[in-house]
Amino acid sequence: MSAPPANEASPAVRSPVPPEYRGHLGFLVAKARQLLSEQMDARLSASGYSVRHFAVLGGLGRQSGLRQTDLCDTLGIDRTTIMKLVDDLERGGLLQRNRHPDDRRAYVLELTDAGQAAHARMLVPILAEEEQFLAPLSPGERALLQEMLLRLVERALDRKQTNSQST
Amino acid sequence: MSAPPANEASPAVRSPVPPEYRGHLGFLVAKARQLLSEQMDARLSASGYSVRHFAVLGGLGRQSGLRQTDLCDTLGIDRTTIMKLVDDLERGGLLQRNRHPDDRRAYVLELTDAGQAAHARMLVPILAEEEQFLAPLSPGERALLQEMLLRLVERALDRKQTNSQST
DNA sequence: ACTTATAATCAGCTAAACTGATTAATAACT
DNA sequence: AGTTATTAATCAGTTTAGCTGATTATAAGT
Repeated sequence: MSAPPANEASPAVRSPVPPEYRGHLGFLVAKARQLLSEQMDARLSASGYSVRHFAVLGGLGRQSGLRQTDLCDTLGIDRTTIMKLVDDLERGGLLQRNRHPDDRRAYVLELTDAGQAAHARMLVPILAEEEQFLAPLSPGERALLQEMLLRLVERALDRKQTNSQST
Repeated sequence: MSAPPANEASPAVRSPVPPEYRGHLGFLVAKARQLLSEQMDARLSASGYSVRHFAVLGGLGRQSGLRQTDLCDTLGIDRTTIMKLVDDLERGGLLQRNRHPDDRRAYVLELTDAGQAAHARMLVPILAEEEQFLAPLSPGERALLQEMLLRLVERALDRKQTNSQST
């Protein structure tokens, strides 16, 4: 660990986030995501899958009937990348590609029993990391943070949608 | 000279946030970052630079004296990628690589006048996007969100640091 | 029927992260 | 001192993810 060069005054108290970035929402959000997914990936490494795989499983968790393109939209991952993720999961026996009854171009992705079990198993380290990450916040703050993020994301998605409609 | 990826060809993004993901912090943070940086890149596209370039300029804004490795640490970008970003900015005349007085292996990155001007110019669309993104929140909520994110990020960085010390 | 659009796939390209090696300078050790 | 180990920046090579364009089969619109 190298000590910061010139303007070092206090003993060991270095603030990890330099003042230039503290006020920048883009930096804070990007850094939060980076740290969170990095830690989640580390915790999932034993499973052989990544957070992205987990996200795909999670999307299929409740109701099946999803196509690959649905996942592209909600996860914001490219179609070709989704293909590879689904390939991985299918190869591992965690999901199946079944033909869509009403549209035979598309697949209906469905979790296998092994897939449901794997998802449940992966949920444990994921929630543990969430818990640790959110530790600095009170329960009320956590709820508020989540609600605010949801509000921001939904609003931004709305805006994007209406923008692309005018094109 | 990597122009920001514009992602204009995305057809209807109709679904808001499906219920499976609404409770997942990882999803919300990842989505927020994705939307925000995507929009910022779009707004910066005219400048020929990306948010990453902007972030480098921003890190050098106040006090110079930064080495390339310092930027790697704070931005979480790989050394070789930082090199290319600095190459771009140097080629554009926005910063200079000067030899570090006390350590002649390292460079001291310093903004040129053109670099300062470019940074100020880029700040306008960046702040405009921040403003639009945060529109759904009240001023009080914005301040709280930012403070909470900072708290989370600093705590996560602390944890990462102490973990790597035990190695 | 004819045209257009769409779901999944494939092949090729670019950007970014990562690895390992190199060079020069510095730090650490004995 | 002299030897070794680290480190900053670079370069070269590999891998992964995103993007583009094309293909095939199906669907929808006129």
